[in-house]
Amino acid sequence: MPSVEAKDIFSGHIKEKGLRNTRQREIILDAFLSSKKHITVEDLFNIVKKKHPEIGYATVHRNLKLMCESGLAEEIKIGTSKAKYELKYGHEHHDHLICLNCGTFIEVNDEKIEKLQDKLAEQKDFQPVRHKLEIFGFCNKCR
Amino acid sequence: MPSVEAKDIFSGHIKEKGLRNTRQREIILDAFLSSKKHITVEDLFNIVKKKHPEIGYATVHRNLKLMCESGLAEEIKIGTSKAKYELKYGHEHHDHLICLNCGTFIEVNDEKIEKLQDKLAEQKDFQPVRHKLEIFGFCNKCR
DNA sequence: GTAATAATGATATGCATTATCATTAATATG
DNA sequence: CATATTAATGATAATGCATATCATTATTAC
Ligand SMILES: [Mn+2]
Ligand SMILES: [Mn+2]
Ligand SMILES: [Zn+2]
Ligand SMILES: [Zn+2]
Repeated sequence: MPSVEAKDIFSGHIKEKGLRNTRQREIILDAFLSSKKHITVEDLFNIVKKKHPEIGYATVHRNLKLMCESGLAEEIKIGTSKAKYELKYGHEHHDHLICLNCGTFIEVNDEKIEKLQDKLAEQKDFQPVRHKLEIFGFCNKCR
Repeated sequence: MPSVEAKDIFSGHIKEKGLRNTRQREIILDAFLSSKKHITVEDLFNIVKKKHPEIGYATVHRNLKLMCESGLAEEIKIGTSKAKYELKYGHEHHDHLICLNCGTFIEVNDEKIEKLQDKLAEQKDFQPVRHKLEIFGFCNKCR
């Protein structure tokens, strides 16, 4: 059951920007909120298509972008692979360990590393806004 | 003057793989070694083209890939922008602070962060191979 | 209900990267 | 040196993904 708050984040953003609510938005939003993590546009499109074959790829794409804009979702790009989207709202910031063999994502967060990053930036007279830490290697199954 | 050692890294790799030395390789290699950091295929192609208009884009691309394979160069991909290449041989591992306004790269390295990353991976029963840390924000000029 | 205009869906375009292929050229061998 | 082998080249095509276009449809304000 998709969280009401999460949906409010999105509809709030829609309202603020003077955009409109549509049947498709609702369907795509619900599908995203019910989906597993790290979903691609194509993944979500295929899920939506099952019950709603009339909804187009472009609309799924546009609405995922809009979800990111609203702060509800976040886009993840690893190397050259296609963009993945995950729920941001209600999820703490985290980084990823990525298995070079099976592609598994492990979500991690280390407060010390985060602090040291800020310190490092400060040393370089640099104002940090966001960061991306990806550690590539082999998970326990693929060792 | 390009470093002889750096050139040996490349020619050693060529030899090992049973590949051939060509005029184009030599020209492209020299141009890369003389160039500034964080160069794109197109950048290097344009430099090469000035004196050697007969050399094609694909050849520059292929040879940059080959330089990466040999360990001489490294490919850097930030978001969706085109791949950049930097000299790896003779340069310590480092990460990047990237200005959201002017695109400046600041190279940084923090031994503590590096150690903590390994520790973090170990905690997750993950065998780290390489990592990428990018901190986005504003440099002192763009603050 | 009507007007204004945002959203949609099908498709086209953009753009970086990589693949294809006929031709050229580097290396090995006699 | 002549010749055979095959890697490399250069022009161009194909690929893959993200985004733009545009005619049509649907939402919202009045
Ligand atoms: Mn982090
Ligand atoms: Mn590092
Ligand atoms: Zn794995
Ligand atoms: Zn800057």
